[in-house]
Amino acid sequence: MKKPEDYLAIGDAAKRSGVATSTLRFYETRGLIHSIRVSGNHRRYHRAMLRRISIIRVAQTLGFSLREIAAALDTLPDQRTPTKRDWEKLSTSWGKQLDQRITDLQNLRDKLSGCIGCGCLSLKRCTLYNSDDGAAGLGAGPRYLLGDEPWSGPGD
Amino acid sequence: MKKPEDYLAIGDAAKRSGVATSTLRFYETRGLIHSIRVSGNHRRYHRAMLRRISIIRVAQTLGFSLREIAAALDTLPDQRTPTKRDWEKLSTSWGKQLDQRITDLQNLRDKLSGCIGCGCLSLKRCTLYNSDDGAAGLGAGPRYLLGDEPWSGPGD
DNA sequence: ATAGAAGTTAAAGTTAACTTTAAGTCAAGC
DNA sequence: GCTTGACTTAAAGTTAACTTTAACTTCTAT
Repeated sequence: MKKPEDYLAIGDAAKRSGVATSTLRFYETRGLIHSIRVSGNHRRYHRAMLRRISIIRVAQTLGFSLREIAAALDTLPDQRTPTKRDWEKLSTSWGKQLDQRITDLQNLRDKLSGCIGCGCLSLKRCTLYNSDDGAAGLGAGPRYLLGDEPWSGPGD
Repeated sequence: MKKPEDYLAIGDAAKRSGVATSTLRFYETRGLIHSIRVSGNHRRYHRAMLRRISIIRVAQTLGFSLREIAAALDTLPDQRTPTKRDWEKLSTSWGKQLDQRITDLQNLRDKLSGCIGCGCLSLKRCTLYNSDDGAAGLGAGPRYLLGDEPWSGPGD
């Protein structure tokens, strides 16, 4: 069942998946993908990994972190090529999360609209200030650092 | 016009704005805010800075990077409290960018929907694979590193 | 006058997602 | 037999947005 032709060297896997070899090694340290070793300690990736790699990349485009992706992939079989059903479950779940992010952004957008004309940046009760929705974290950079200190309001 | 009461020590500015003193110093190195120095080399922030700091925080919630925020703030007066008109211009521009991000996300969502049932992760021409829309960069982490290598397709 | 709170700077640490570099191993072709 | 190309690991570098630490200095109140 598992013929040698089913396995790719890291360089070939890189070419076929479109990601750098260093990235593949990195993904492996993060448990996102797996390999077997052959003589000389060289890695060999099963062809099924190619699809796994593709899924990872798609998920990143959708805005998920590697940590989240790893968690999602843990629900998939490692060595078996994910079935249509597997992918359906994953993508449905991701779709819901995407919807949530869109909703969050729209809420923020509404709040901003309400604030555009009013000059309310001077007000203590500006909805934008006191909004604690999950929308923070959508931008770039490490959001986990933000909000460490409780936000006591602008006081102006 | 500029009375001493108009100036705050860094600790007071931190308390009133809700951000840590270290953050204020950091923002200053990035040119986001400014201060004057009094005896003993201590910083003093003009009260107008409080509003500037608030704007920075709001913009971050909206998902903008400090670099983008700095650029936007450069269109504002430094020492003068931003007027309602100033804020209107800023927030309008930010609103448009928010709209764009929402649109991008929705496009992505549509593509995902189209792919949920079809099992197309196995296809070379899956729209999700070959989507090069600006939606990448909405997630966490440094997206500038992604896409360095041209994406030659999954090949599976 | 002196303790303690608050300030100052420079440098290093943190997280994510990788890349780059250094130094060495292996296999294949000529 | 030897060069070349592909591989391996471990460690350090990169960016963003801060925080933490170290080593001092200064202000404030008693």
